[in-house]
Amino acid sequence: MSLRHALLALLEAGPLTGYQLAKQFDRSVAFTWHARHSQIYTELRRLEHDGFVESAEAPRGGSARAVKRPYSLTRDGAGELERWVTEVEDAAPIRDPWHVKAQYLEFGSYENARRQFRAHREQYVILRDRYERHVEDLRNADTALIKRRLDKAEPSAHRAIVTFKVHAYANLIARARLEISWADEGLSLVDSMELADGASGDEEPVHRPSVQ
Amino acid sequence: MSLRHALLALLEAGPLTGYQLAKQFDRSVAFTWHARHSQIYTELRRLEHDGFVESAEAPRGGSARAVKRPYSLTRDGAGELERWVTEVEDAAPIRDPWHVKAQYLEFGSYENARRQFRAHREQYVILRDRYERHVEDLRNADTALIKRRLDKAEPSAHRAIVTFKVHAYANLIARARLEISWADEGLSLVDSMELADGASGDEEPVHRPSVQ
DNA sequence: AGCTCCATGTAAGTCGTTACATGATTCA
DNA sequence: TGAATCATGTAACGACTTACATGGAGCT
Repeated sequence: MSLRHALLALLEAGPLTGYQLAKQFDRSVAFTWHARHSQIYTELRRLEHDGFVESAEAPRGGSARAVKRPYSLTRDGAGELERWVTEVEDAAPIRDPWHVKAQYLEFGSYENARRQFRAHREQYVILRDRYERHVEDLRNADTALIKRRLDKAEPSAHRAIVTFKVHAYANLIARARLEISWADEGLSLVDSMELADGASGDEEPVHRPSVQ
Repeated sequence: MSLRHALLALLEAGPLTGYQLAKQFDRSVAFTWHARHSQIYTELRRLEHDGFVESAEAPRGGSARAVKRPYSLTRDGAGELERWVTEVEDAAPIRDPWHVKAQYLEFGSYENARRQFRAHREQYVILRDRYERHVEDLRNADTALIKRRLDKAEPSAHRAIVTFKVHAYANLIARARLEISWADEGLSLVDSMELADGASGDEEPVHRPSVQ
């Protein structure tokens, strides 16, 4: 149920159409919660049905034929947001395809294990850089979203609004760094195992999966 | 699609019934991939339909009425396992309810933020301890599963089998520690913000979510 | 006789993905 | 005139959850 609340949180900064919301989403919440545009549109309709947001039909462009639909938060939606933030969540069920595979790399060659660790490393280098850029923007209050939020909020709340977000991203950055150095350790681990085994560079599985 | 491959990997160590599989699962793969028993049963049927495992009906207990169904890996299943381990996965879509909330803690009171960080901390203390116990068992080859796997594999592969698993869990432990110290940082962050704001101990939201 | 564990599922529903479908506006 | 972007969705399917359903075996 995080999608709904993420959307409510975005709308708390002011009305947005589904499309704008989806784009804002990709630039902020998507770092912690991935969602497709199609899902955002359907969730918005559900939120409207539940009374947490309301929408209007607005003209788009000069001619009157094209239409867009700005959504805004209702009083109930604001209440739901407040309730949600007070609620303590259960630990999220862990579901990590890469770590499942990492447990069973012996079914492939050492060279394959290296490929896997390198790919993992590259993915997290990209994420780390993206997070770092974003946290920089947050610190400088330099995104459309954070500007809208600060504009709307009492100045006394500005520090908290920025600080909580920066702290959340600090965690993501630290996590990305962890994955990178862990992948590096994996790489040297593979090297040392291969050396100890006397094998070298071939593509034979370390332990070929077999029946029975 | 990690569930299927996790099940295949478990069966590579030898035949197991759905129930045994579910229990082994909870004690190993579940640390990286959560699944309910009901889902495991249905996935096993699907794997059988796809030809990756096969099952037999075996009597259970003395009387012949009760039945259990041991599954075993087929040649195709072993091949699929080998293919899977060679395949490089895309980065998993991020979906983390807690970090979504952590970005918006200003909608609650400072005291609430503390509650949230404390709950987060406690969850990861439990996980850390669980991982640490498990990695100890792995290192000592002291779980039913790892014993079966080592029994079956060539001695030359033993080191790799254990090392890859231990390394995977080392990552989970490091991650849990990260979350714990991050929660601690969060707690002192809240204290210092509250102090700077002159507020103290009440349950007023730092920035009450509002409409428009 | 009653409890715990072994054992195997089904059914309904939610959440999310993938692919499709359509068309207007804006700018070069 | 054509490409990029704005804009809003639907349909089918797959993965996962929750709740239900049943009953034997083994032990005290």
